[in-house]
Amino acid sequence: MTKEDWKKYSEADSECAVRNVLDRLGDKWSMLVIIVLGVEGTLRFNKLHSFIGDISQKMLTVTLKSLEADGLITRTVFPEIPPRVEYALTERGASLLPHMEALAEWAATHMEGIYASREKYVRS
Amino acid sequence: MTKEDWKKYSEADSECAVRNVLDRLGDKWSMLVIIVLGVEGTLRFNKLHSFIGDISQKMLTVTLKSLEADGLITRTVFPEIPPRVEYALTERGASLLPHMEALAEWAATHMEGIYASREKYVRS
DNA sequence: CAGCATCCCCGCGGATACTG
DNA sequence: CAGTATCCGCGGGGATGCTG
Repeated sequence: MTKEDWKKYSEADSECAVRNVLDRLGDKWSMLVIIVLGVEGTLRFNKLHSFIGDISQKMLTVTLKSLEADGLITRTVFPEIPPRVEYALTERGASLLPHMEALAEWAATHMEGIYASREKYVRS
Repeated sequence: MTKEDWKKYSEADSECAVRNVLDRLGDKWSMLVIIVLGVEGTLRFNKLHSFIGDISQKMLTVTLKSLEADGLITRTVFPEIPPRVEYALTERGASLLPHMEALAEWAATHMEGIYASREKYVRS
């Protein structure tokens, strides 16, 4: 990233790549769903729900719809009774995984120091 | 990331690295501030404000305080009149830059496809 | 110049109940 | 099983005004 590109990252239009990715993945659950699907592979709704645990049914539905709309996951309905719906990463979704892992590793590496900083900050 | 590590990424405790990083950087402005400081180098308050443009003064202050508390940026006050305050990335903050750039590049690469997917999705 | 204080709105997301 | 529909509280964040 060069200085000449800064407009791409700080202007408030739809061309700002960072804002776009943040608006899409910065919500409470999107990245987590992508990671779980990436690690576990194809999962059906309730399985996904139990893996994440503390997400509400509503938000899981909303998140999945949004990711599907963006072409990051696929939703496959099997016309059976009881119904079965399977979710899986698309190639585009899978291409995000390395970045998610990198961020997670960064967080794991620096979490301790960040906590220490914050405590010192609070006390001062 | 192995399957054995999934708990790190989907459990709702403070050990979840992904949730931690998202809670800290997933807000509306943190990543943008880090990127601008990374690209432009040390900046004072109003300069930062004008670079980002559409951030409110309040949110810039709040964001800077949070990043400072986490040890991602430094805040240097020069005891002059009128006052001068300079912000710069710490080493820890700078270590985030490559990941931010990677995400931005991912977004730039896939934005067009994502928009196309979403339009098709809306129409169906 | 670099903020802090206050007011206030709106939309994210949880809880609950219902359906094909 | 895999959702929809509805209600509602909370807090993120904008606008405005004031200060050392």
